[in-house]
Amino acid sequence: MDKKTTGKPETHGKRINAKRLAEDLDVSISTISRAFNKEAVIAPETRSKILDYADRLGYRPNPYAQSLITQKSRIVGIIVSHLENPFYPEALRGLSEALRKAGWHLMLFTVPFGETPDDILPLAISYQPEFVIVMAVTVSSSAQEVAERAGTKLIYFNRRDPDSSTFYVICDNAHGGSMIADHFIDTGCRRLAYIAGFQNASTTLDRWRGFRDRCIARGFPDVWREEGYSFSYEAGYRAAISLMKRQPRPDAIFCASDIIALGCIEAVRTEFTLRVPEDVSVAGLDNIEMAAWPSHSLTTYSQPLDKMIEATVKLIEEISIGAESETVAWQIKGEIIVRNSTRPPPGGKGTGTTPDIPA
Amino acid sequence: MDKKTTGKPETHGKRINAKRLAEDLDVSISTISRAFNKEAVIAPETRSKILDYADRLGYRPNPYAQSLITQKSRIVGIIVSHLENPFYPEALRGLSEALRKAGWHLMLFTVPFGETPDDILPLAISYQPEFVIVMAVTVSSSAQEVAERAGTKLIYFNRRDPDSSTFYVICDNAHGGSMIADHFIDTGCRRLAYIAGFQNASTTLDRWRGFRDRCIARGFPDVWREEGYSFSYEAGYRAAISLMKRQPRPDAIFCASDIIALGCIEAVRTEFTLRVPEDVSVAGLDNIEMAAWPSHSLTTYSQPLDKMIEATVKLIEEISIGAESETVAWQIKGEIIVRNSTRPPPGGKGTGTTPDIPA
DNA sequence: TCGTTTGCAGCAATCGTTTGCATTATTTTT
DNA sequence: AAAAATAATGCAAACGATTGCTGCAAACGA
Repeated sequence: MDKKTTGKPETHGKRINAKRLAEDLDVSISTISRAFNKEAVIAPETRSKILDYADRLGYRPNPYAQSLITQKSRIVGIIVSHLENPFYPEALRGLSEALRKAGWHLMLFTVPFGETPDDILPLAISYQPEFVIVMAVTVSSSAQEVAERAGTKLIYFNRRDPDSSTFYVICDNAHGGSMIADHFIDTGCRRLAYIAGFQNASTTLDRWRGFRDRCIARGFPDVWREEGYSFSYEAGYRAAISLMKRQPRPDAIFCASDIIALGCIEAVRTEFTLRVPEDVSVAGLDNIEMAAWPSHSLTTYSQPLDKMIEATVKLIEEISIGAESETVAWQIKGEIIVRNSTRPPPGGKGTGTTPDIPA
Repeated sequence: MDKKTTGKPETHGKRINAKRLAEDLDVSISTISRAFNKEAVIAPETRSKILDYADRLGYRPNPYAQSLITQKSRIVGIIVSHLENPFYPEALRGLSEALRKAGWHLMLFTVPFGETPDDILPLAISYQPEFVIVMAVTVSSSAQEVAERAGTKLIYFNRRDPDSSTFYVICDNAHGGSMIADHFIDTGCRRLAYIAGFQNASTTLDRWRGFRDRCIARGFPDVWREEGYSFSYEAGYRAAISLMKRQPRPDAIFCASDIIALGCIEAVRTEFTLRVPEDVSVAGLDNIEMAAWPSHSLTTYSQPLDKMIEATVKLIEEISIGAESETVAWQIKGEIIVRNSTRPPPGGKGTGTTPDIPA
């Protein structure tokens, strides 16, 4: 690169703003503004003249001034509590990209250990985002009220709150539970168990409900339930230990999330030197990337992340333009992904679906 | 909760702003402003009167107006390219919390597959954050210039750029490489190999340099290097396969990151039915949480994440208050964490450090 | 030719703060 | 008691945009 011999317009020392452009181009500030606004009426040649010059100067309209006058920030806050569960980074990445494409900026708030999303909400609201997505399992019902007072819309991602009318986007967790139940029973498992996550999380409840109801419906009313108290590897590890100590032992365990399932499998193998799936079938729910790794090859029910993200962005866009969206809640079905952590069907041969070995 | 019978001050329908408070309390807008500014001179009783009332009304100074007038946003942008590598969620979480404690807001930008951080930078800059942290391995040297033009300071996290004077915070990767080399050699490994990540990432290079130089220094000049082309499980899996096909086989593999190492171990076990560490020692670098899982029990060199984060925040704070920090770069040593993916020392017994089995 | 429509651009008010300076009230000094 | 110093508050000019309304040409129709 040459040493700055490009015939750049003089900087005057002044900061570049609309006024500066206006003076240089001999138009009014309004016209500058209109050049950047797609909808505004302005002569095409004036617009391009302005945009070209703006480009040369590296000018962009000041977002703070814009937010101030329009009362819109194009900012979405997101509160995430458990980034250590790989599902959340995956969701976060997807949301981030989708929102960016739709012209939104994403402000991130993580929930420190020992605090709740409710503690963080006031902070998240303080920057006056138009929306706050709560991607966390436990939120109190009063959150909605807090947000409302600040003029911020709340959206729950991967959780629902029966007590409030907050928008939410989730996968059909009960359906997931029932699909896993079917799979267990179809493959000959008879002593069925469930490892729960956070006790009062809607995901824990719905997955349990779907699983248990289906088991009962198919004639296996004695479903064990072991508390994990959190959605984590350690939770799965611990819960599996106490579950496997029972007599008789369960021969199929449905875990409230993939990461729990991985901990569960590990405990079964290390602590009891039993085999998965020969001695125990283990299934999760999420379909995180790791589930496909050969070492885990976890049977699971996939969260339809892409669709959930799409729905979230759609929701935001609709509310944003004032269309009081009739759909305030999205519940989307996923699908069962059969891998090698559950026994093959009686007559069938080996793997059910793709083994997902890296190419 | 009662049905809104709390004696709230009337809303007037008007939006609540400093003017509203000023009128209600019969003071000037300036005084309102000063009540919220720690440094400002104001009578203590006036301040508390204002703050109390503001609390009742739920008033908070408008951040956009503040940013507009002060020319400071208290926003830090962060560009992350590989959230699928668990190291980054961990780092992201830490940075998020530390920055929040220091009073900064974090704006997140993920880099979509197929794009580079450079493509995202203009967008990240468009919201005029005071700083942008680039937590990505590959950035062009021109990024610095782009940011500077917008008045934004760039900080590299976990990468350095020899060609530019950008601030950076990294761990002592070369030291990490050399520690692993020592460990391999001390435990009797002789046929040493390295699996690289992104080819031109500083992390790939520095880790390789430290490892190879140490091997050479200790009398093992023939160190193999296999390209992984990325920091991922799949990369490790693939690279391990071609590495293990060589004759003679390596008996120790240092992987440029933990996630590569996990893929590597898996390939060694599944594709060659060899044992780790009996047949091959495998070590990584990062010390992600998963490395401690019993199923992996990965020997690794820890990135001193807490210290790196602390340094980053310190850097930001210093630059922010105008103190032209003399330390423009931080390189922090980590430590080797010996687990069970590498052979035990000749005379020693079993595990070196804690096995990290979940409690 | 003249009145009317149409297309563009400018004026000026507005968003909600911060902050240097002026002003007033209070206390201290002489 | 008057003068001087100090403390607390108010005034008003920014910051950098958006947008309803007005004004002015040029184009149009009769």
